[in-house]
Amino acid sequence: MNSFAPTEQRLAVTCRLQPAFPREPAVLVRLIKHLYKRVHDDANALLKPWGISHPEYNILMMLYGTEGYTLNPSQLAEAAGEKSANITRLADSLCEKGLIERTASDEDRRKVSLTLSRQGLAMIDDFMPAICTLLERQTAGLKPAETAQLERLLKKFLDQLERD
Amino acid sequence: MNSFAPTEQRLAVTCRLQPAFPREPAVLVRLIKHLYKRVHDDANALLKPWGISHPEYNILMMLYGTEGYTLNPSQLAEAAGEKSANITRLADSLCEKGLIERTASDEDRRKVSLTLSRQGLAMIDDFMPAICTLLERQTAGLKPAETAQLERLLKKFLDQLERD
DNA sequence: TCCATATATTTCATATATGAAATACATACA
DNA sequence: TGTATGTATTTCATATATGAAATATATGGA
Repeated sequence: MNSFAPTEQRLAVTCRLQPAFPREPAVLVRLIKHLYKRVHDDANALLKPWGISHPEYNILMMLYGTEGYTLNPSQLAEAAGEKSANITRLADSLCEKGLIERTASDEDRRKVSLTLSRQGLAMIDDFMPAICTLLERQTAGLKPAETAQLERLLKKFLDQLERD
Repeated sequence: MNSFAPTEQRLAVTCRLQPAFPREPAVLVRLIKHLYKRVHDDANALLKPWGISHPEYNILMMLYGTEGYTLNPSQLAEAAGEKSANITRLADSLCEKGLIERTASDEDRRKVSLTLSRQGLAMIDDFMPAICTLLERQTAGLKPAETAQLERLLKKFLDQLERD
């Protein structure tokens, strides 16, 4: 019996009381929320010794996965799934810690470039083993075929959410 | 091409730079985050006319799905996926709006009962059609078999996250 | 009874995130 | 050129969420 069972039970009651209430979508949405909270909390706990949060980690990793380790705030907002006002704040925090650098773009002077610093790179190398272990453990219960299937279905779900 | 493609591309780069970095778990975790943000934002936008947030909605619905429309804060924390300190705040807000009532338990005087009020019930009936429409639309891209499969896999994923 | 320990909830200071307005620059075109 | 419109980012006030400590009650022995 997992932590989701009581939630599921309550959704079943709702379906009885409200015949139009669609069980499957409601269950999926609630599962997504439970999963997100858990993943978020676990990552925050793991990263605490490095003094960064999960959203800050995501920003570092999106820069890391980019040619030249550089992105604009707006690209970062999309890649990391954050609002642009939040990117400003997170970037401020990462700058103060010396993990990224903020420079003005000269092709387009409205734009700003956020670049991983030497220290940021070093920190990624440092926490990478722990991150890899966490990620492996989080999906240890799924067979490779299941993982692939789950990825496919989640993408399809996201596609639908983003339609209009 | 959806909003997730750039993120996925960056994870692929990370896999090249860090051979130990496990692609599949990282992609799943990132997908969960993107999905959650979207679902959360959409629900907040839909509920705005009723003056409640997505977390507040979740609390109302968990009470609605319970015998006697009543739960303790700690049960609510688990059901709604919120921390208990947050339940206090959300319950305060819902009380002020007259949607729930807070009463002391007399079997165990540490406990508090949160009960859906007549007004809370009426509000649920009022927003229910819009919520049903949103939920249907969110999963319109998935076939019934896919939805069922997705539910199964997400539960398995959550089970694993909650192990240890 | 008394005490140690555990559970339920709240408080409070602080951290995190948001929308809307403000700022600055770019682009198109009359 | 001048002006309207669009895009990129930040600012700021406010909303939302958290951890850790505080409060109150319960429970199980010694």
